[in-house]
Amino acid sequence: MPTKETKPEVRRLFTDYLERQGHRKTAERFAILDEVYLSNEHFDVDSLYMLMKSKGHHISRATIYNTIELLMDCELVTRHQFGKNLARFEKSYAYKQHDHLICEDCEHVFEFCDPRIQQIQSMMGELLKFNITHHSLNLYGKCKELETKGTCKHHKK
Amino acid sequence: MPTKETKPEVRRLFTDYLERQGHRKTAERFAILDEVYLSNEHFDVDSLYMLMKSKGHHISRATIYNTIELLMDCELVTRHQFGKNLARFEKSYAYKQHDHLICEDCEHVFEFCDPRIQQIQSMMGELLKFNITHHSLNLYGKCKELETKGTCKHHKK
DNA sequence: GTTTGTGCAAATTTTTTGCATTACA
DNA sequence: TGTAATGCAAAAAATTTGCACAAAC
Repeated sequence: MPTKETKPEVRRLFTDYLERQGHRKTAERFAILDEVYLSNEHFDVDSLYMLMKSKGHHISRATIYNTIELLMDCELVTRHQFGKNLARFEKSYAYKQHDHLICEDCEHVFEFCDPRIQQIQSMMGELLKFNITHHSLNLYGKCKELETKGTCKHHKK
Repeated sequence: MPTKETKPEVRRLFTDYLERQGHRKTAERFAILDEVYLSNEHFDVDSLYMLMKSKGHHISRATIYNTIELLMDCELVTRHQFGKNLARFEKSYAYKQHDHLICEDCEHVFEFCDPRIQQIQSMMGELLKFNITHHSLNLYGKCKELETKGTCKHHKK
């Protein structure tokens, strides 16, 4: 789990990336980086926009989209699609590779890790002559607790 | 590989489903089913709409969305998200479970199958106490041929 | 004859773009 | 000061919805 200590490191990575690419180090970009690294949840652009707005920031959605693009490019943020037509993101620094299990009832997202997925990835790269850069594995289902009791600790309907 | 012989079987499955659910057996629904099972490619709603329009059908996008919903419900069609915010679909009858490898350059989608993914699915279901109904595994990368030669047989730019 | 399903167009939702203004370098 | 980045609002892209009409049952 990344802790608050990682933050100067993350800011440094972003700063270096921006300098390397000849991009400007704007206050907005760092405000967004900070906000993204403050929480451990997956988020979508609109929630982040709303959250930052509620905290008194005056940053447009366009800037958030732009900045997330940069953050993905320097691998500080990862993009996911959990079935809906809404892109979800998460900070990715110091997170070891993991995949997701999505509850189809309460939409809660659990994380897990299995080394076999890396093996499949390398084997398929070999077999199909591909340089595989990344993957996305989502498992979908229902929490057994939810199915039997009709509710679970993550359910909030 | 499903062949043309599967079609009456598929129509039967859809008919039965519609009757079971008390839905009407409209000409539009069967026209869409036929079109979906005519091709082996992944498709999105708009392409299917355009294709059917070009073939002289007079079927609205709303009806296609509606019908695909039904086809997914009776498991004759599967939905995918290959990274973009555009839902892609494919017929799923008589297709054994497979996953996808997406070329980030030409966007060509390859299919593969690895039994380990089923093992991961069951193990994680046990571990996290979930009834996992399905999964989605996408590998992303670049065809080695494309990287070295700058082009490949699937590349069409 | 009911009532569900359809086409159409308008509304929503999510993301992108154009442009005048701001502010980094 | 020159130019990239921002905010805003409009546009685009994908999907959903409301409603009058058509056609299953």
